[in-house]
Amino acid sequence: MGRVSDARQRLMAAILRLIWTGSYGSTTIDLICDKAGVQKGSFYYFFHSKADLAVAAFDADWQTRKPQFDALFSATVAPMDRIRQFCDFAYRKQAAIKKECGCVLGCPLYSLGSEICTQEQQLRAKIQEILGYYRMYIETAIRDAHAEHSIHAPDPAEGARMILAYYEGLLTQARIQNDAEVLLELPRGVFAMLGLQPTERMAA
Amino acid sequence: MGRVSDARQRLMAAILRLIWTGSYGSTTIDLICDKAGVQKGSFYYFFHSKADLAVAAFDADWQTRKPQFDALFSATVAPMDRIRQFCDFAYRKQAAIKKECGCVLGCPLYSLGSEICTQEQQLRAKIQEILGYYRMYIETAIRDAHAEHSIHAPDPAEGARMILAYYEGLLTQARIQNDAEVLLELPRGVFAMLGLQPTERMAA
DNA sequence: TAAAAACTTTACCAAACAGTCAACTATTTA
DNA sequence: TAAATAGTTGACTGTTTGGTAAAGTTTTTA
Repeated sequence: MGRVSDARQRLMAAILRLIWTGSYGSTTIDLICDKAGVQKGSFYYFFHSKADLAVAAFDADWQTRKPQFDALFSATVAPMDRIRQFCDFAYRKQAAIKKECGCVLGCPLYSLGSEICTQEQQLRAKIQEILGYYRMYIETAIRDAHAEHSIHAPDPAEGARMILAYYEGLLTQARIQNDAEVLLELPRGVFAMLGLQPTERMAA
Repeated sequence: MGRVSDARQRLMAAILRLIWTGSYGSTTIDLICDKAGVQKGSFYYFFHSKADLAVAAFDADWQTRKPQFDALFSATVAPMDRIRQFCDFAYRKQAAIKKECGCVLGCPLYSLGSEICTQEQQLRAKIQEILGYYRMYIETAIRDAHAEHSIHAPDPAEGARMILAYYEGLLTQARIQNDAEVLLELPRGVFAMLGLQPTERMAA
């Protein structure tokens, strides 16, 4: 009952874009409202702070991206192919963004996490939560790859942490350099971390 | 001639600390002046903007840290030991900071670079310059290690890029998680990237 | 010792900012 | 159709912010 509105969604979409293309600090509430086409009064009707909106936005955004991850890391796909797809997906996504808006934007979770982690505890917790999901997909893929003897990885959890750190590090590098091509070496680095020699990488 | 002052240095030290412990966006000129014990008028006597100060500060900071890097990566040290020392140094430094101020702060170059790269071009260029130096040390160490057959690394430049991305990614992870222990796996990850099997790593 | 150079101080301005509020409007449902 | 519900509006407040300017202070050197 009562009036309905998608202002809440528009605000979440706006803050995500602004944080991704710029930073949390440069994203003011006035700017968010402007991009969302929402008055400030309405902003405070839905959220009580920028941090509050950001938490909601990242949560909702993950919900929409989760199916994509589930598909990429589907158990129906050979384990090492899941990882290959994941690397490939990262490259294609960043290259597409660069075409669209002229900038490689990297991973907002890492940029934002690094920016606010000493200041916004709730937001930091949400980011860690989502990064934790990322890690789980990788960990499962490694465990399956080990089980089918594609690789030797007795500690899938450690392997997943390593790969995630490298993946995010390289995305950040791509953002700082504004160059998506950096990501082309992602599969090589990942396979090296999994102890595969270059010649074995095709077969795995 | 005329009066002398170390206000310039105090301003540079202040902005470095504030960016490191917080973020660029949360570091206002008033706050910098406050921490440096300098009036705003003096700030604008020395610098014409926050970005200008940040560029000068990171440049000066690198000059003071360079000797440390030169020593860590000294040609008198066995190539693989240079890399080991570098990993060890990173862990000890972050652990010390955590003890000192309660927070793992990671690498300010990466945090800041990721935060401002779409907005402050001069600062971004300075950060890229310094990250380029980091890469050179690693690249040289890999080349030397390859030459003495400690490892097989026909493309030292690529190896260095990979290791730097992983290193920075893991530092960022440590910052976001506020946990220096994460960095203990740095040597294992680095050696895996260099194609060393666990058993070979001691000898190398 | 006078004057020039190097730096400091304080008060100030205008813009941007976060946050509030009461009145208003659209939609639902009883 | 009336009343309750859900959302909107825009003007308003006080504070923080970046930036300026003019007068003052300390040091050097000619």
